[in-house]
Amino acid sequence: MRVSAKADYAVRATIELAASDAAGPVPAESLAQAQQIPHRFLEAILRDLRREGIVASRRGAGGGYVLARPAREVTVADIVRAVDGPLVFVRDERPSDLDYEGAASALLDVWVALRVNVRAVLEDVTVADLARGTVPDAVQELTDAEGAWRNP
Amino acid sequence: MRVSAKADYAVRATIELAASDAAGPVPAESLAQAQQIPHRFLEAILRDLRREGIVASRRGAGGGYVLARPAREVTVADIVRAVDGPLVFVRDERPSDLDYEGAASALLDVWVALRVNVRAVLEDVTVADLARGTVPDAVQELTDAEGAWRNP
DNA sequence: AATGTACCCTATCGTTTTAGTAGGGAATAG
DNA sequence: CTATTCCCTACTAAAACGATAGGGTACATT
Repeated sequence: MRVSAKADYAVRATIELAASDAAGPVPAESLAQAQQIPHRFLEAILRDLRREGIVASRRGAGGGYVLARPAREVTVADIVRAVDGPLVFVRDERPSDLDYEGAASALLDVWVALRVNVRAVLEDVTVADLARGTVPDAVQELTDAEGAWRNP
Repeated sequence: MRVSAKADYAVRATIELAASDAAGPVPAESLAQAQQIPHRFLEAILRDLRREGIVASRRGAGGGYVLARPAREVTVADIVRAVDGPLVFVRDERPSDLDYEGAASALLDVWVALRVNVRAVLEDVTVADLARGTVPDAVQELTDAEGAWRNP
């Protein structure tokens, strides 16, 4: 259950975009420096985000990237899906495409429930929240839970 | 956010073990056939489970594997951790080891909340539940939610 | 003691994914 | 016309993934 560097970078760059107070587009290079992301790698990521309609770009001098929709309408889930595909998959299949035999049949419910709970977090948090430095109350409550920050 | 084949196989084999009505140990070969898992690969997985104290083994004729603790004390999270390490990690680090700068600082809360919600499912379901063909009520409620089985 | 069963350990292997890098082309502002 | 900035394709090194192979070790039965 790993979150890839690509997904992490993509979210950070998008937050940076949303938080930017520049009137016009922000160049990839600025985003890269602000978030310590390799510049060329970030450009590849931004291209994915553009294909998915999350950012828009403008070329040439004074060009760069802007959000393609209001920050409050872009969720972390949207970004992760844009760069990494489905949020949760088991052996390269979506949970609901799986098919278990014999004693393991109830396992399907576990993976589906897992996906529900993953969505509950990632689809609830928007880039507007993060740019403001907050998360929705429901998510905040999760991080306040006993042991949330404990490691193993 | 992928669940590896290894983790999936490990859980299925453990369920099969718990559901087995054999008095003694069950050979890896039987588990492999029951769940359609490549035999040699499964042996490697069972070795991981043994190292983590989830199963115990006996060699020789009449040998095989048994659960090392009662099925109700083995969670899916235990099994996934035994074969794949930490449940959730971001760029090879545990969420609570991350450190974000600037505008992205609230992102840390997102990954921590994600982990809380992943744990809520995987630490709640035991092998005893699954062998019986059920999941705990709290997990069942998640799978009953609107859209839980819908794909994208 | 011999035999067959079954786990145990190390190594290897082909493919895919991950995390980047490189080169050069195309648009745009000034 | 020139500097800037995005755009597209290709490439690569290293790791992870999903296994497989060979040979060793323990145990029960005969």
